[in-house]
Amino acid sequence: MATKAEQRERTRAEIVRIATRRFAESGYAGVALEDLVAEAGLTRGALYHHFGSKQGLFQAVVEQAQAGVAEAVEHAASGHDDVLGDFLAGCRAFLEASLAPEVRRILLVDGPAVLGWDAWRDGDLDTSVRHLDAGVAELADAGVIDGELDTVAALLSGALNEVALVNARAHDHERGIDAAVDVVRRMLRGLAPVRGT
Amino acid sequence: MATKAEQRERTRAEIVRIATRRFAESGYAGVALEDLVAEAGLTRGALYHHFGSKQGLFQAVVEQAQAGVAEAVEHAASGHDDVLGDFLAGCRAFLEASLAPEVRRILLVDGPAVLGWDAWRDGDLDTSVRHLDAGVAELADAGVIDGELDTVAALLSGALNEVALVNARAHDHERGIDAAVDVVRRMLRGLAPVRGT
DNA sequence: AGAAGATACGTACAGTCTGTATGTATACTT
DNA sequence: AAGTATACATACAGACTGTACGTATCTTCT
Repeated sequence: MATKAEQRERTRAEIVRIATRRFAESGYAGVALEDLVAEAGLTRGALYHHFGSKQGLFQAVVEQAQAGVAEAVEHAASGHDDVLGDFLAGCRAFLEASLAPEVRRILLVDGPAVLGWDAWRDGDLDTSVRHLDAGVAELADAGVIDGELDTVAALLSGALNEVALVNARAHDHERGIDAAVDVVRRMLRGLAPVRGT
Repeated sequence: MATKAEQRERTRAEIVRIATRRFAESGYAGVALEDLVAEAGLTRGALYHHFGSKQGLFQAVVEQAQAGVAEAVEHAASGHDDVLGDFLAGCRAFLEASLAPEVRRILLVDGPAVLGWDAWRDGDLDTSVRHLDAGVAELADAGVIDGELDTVAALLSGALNEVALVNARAHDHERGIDAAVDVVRRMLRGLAPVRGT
C-alpha cells in the first residue's frame, strides 16, 4: 500500500483541508468533530491521534492559513525600488488574501478568541504582526516615518485587520482595497519625520 | 417582600455582574453556567428564564459593558473647543476604558467571535464603531480631514482596538496611551485636505 | 377580598459534544 | 520472522447546554 509517513501526511492534510472550510463556515464552536471526520471517511480516533484536541486541530488550521497569507504578503512586498512601495504592496496583498472567508473568520475573528489573545500574540500564530513590525522598522530606517514604532505597528495591524473585515462586505472589493491602501499611504505621510531635526 | 419588578432587576443585574467577571476571566467558552449562577445562589432555571440562552446572557453582558465605554467616550469627547481635540479625547477615553479586562476580553476579543462578526457590526453591539463614524464625519465637516470616510473610520476603529490590546500588556499604560493618541494625531494630519482645491 | 393568571424561579431529563482508554490491523525494524 | 510502533476504530465517561414541567409568590380583575 502506502508508506506510513505518506499515509500520515495524507490524512493530516485531508483533515486540515476539511477543517479549514468548516471552521470558516460555521466558526470554531459550531463545528462538531464527528461531522468533520465523517466527511473524510474517518472517525474521531484518527483526529485525536494526529492533533490531540480540537484546539490542536484548530492551531494546525491556523498555521497553514497563516503560512499562505505570509507567503502572499512577502511575495508582494518585494521587488519595488522604494521601501514605501514594498510596504503598501504588502498591505494590499494582505487585504487581497483576507477576501478569503477562511482568513477572515479563522485568522481575524476566531483565532484570538479560541487560542487566547496573549498566546496568539506570543506564539508564532499572528505572523502578520511580525511582518508588519519588520515593514515598519524598514520604513523608519529609510526615513519615511519616525516615532514610537511599536505603537505605529500595532495601529496599522489593527487598522488592516478591521478594514479587511469591513471590506469583505462591500460590493466592490478592489475599490475598497484601493481606498484603504490610499488612506494608509496618507496616514504614513502624517508620520513622516519633521524636516530639520 | 419585594415587588416582582424589583426582584427581576436585582436578579438580572446580579447575574450580569457575575457573568461579566467570569467571561472576562475565563472567556465565553470557559464559563459553565452552573458555576456562574451558583455564585449568585441561584440555579440555571433563573438564568434561562431571564436570558433565554448562554448567548443571550453574553449579549446582555456586552450591552452593559458597551454602554459603560460609550458613556466614558462621549463624556470625554465634548467640551473641547476644537473638533480634533474632542476626537482625540474620545480616542484616549476609549483606550483608558480598554484597560479593564472585561472590556478587552469581552468587547474586543470574544464579542465578534461569539455573536458573529456580521451581527456584531450590524446590531447595536459595536457602538464604538458608530461613535467613531460620527467623529470622523465631524472631522471631515470641520475640514480637518477628507477622503473615503468609511474607510478612514474602519482603519481607525481597528487601530484603536488593537492598540488597546497591545497596550494592556505594557508596563506603563499611560505612556502607551499617550504614544497611541499622538500617533493617531499625526496620522490624521496625513489625512488633511490638500490646500487649494 | 378572592379567584385567576402571570412571573420568578427550581428540578429533572434528554441530547450533544469533547476527551480518553483500549483494541486491532498494518507498516516498520532488527 | 518476530517484535514494535503507528494509524486508525470503538466504546465509554463526563461536562455542558437547553427544555419541559412543577411550584410558590406576586399581580390583576371583578
